[in-house]
Amino acid sequence: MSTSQEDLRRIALAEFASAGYGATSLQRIAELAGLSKSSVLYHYGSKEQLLEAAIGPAIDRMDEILAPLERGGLSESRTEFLEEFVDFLLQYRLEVNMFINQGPSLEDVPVIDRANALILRLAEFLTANTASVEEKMRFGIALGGAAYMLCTVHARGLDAPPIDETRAALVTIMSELLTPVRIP
Amino acid sequence: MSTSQEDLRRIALAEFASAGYGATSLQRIAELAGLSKSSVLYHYGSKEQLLEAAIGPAIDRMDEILAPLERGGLSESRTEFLEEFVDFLLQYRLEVNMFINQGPSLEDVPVIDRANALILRLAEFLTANTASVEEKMRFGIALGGAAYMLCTVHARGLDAPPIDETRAALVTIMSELLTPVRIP
DNA sequence: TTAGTTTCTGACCGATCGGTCAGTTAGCGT
DNA sequence: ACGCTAACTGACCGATCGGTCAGAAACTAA
Repeated sequence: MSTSQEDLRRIALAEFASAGYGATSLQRIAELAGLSKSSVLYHYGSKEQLLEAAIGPAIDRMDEILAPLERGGLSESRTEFLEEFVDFLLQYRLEVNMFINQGPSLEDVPVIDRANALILRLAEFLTANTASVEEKMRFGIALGGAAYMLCTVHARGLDAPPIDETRAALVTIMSELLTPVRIP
Repeated sequence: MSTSQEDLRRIALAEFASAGYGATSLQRIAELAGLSKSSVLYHYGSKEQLLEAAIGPAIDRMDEILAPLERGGLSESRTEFLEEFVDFLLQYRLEVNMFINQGPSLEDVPVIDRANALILRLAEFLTANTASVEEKMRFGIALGGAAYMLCTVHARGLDAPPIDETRAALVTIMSELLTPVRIP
């Protein structure tokens, strides 16, 4: 269990997240790790397998956060969820951004399919679990992130609701957000 | 004023926004336009100049939306701003996403500097103009988008507040969002 | 020391990248 | 018909991409 494996994973994750998968070369990862490109491939076999090793744990983590909430709705632990959500975005430095900005060559990579499916689940979940105006307000910040992701999903051309419907939904939500709270 | 120039701009914008700048080849743009790679370069000179032509108008548009609000604060036209904001995100298909996911080769391109500066301005403006809890709620969705962008800016390693401060600010905002409104 | 295994590397491969250039095609005024 | 110009193309360039492979270097066990 040399440190090289773990260092490589960490370095690759940071680079993929910041510059994107297609824009990050194995040569650059190797230089940052103080190794040769051949050594990187020796440890992980291919660039795709390195990607799998780099972002797989992040997807697992988001699954852990999201799965129990989808089963039980949001009746409990709203605070914990949102804190965990933001922590996830910051801790993993939003490498979801990388999942989207993928090159044409990444269309059949399983881990990318998992990531895209997760983003859709997350956006739909956040949108579906804001019934009342008060809920919408409380989840405004999460909704904003979800809206951002939805837009990105649309830009990527993934399977998602028509853009007109998304726009209408966002405008409706925003209209309610802009209406001052009326306490009966 | 042949249609080729405008078609190329539109196609390039869509491809850059969906697949990212580094992952989009001139060959692919040429194929989508029904031209040869040489013709694309004949019209725009280089890939960078094509990028400039593709996203320049989008940056100008966001400047038009943001500039008057920065001068006059948010005392008026909150509704219009948020509607325009969402419209912008959807209309231009969030190609800001592309500004971030740039390769190392794009660090000195002026239009990219403009785009990055715009994202920072937008995030700071949205964060600064939510003083009260009610304001925070109303702008929750916009804040969410801003938070997402801030995270991405951090991931890109651009000049931004330390990530710990950003995290603390987000948690504070969320704590207030999660506190039910008390009407005195 | 010696043998065996793991780790690492440089040289090389085919493919593709952005970009250049000579030359062909097409459109238009005369 | 002609010539001029703008639009377009295929061939080619050096560089870099992900990936392969034979072999050197380093470490361990005896």
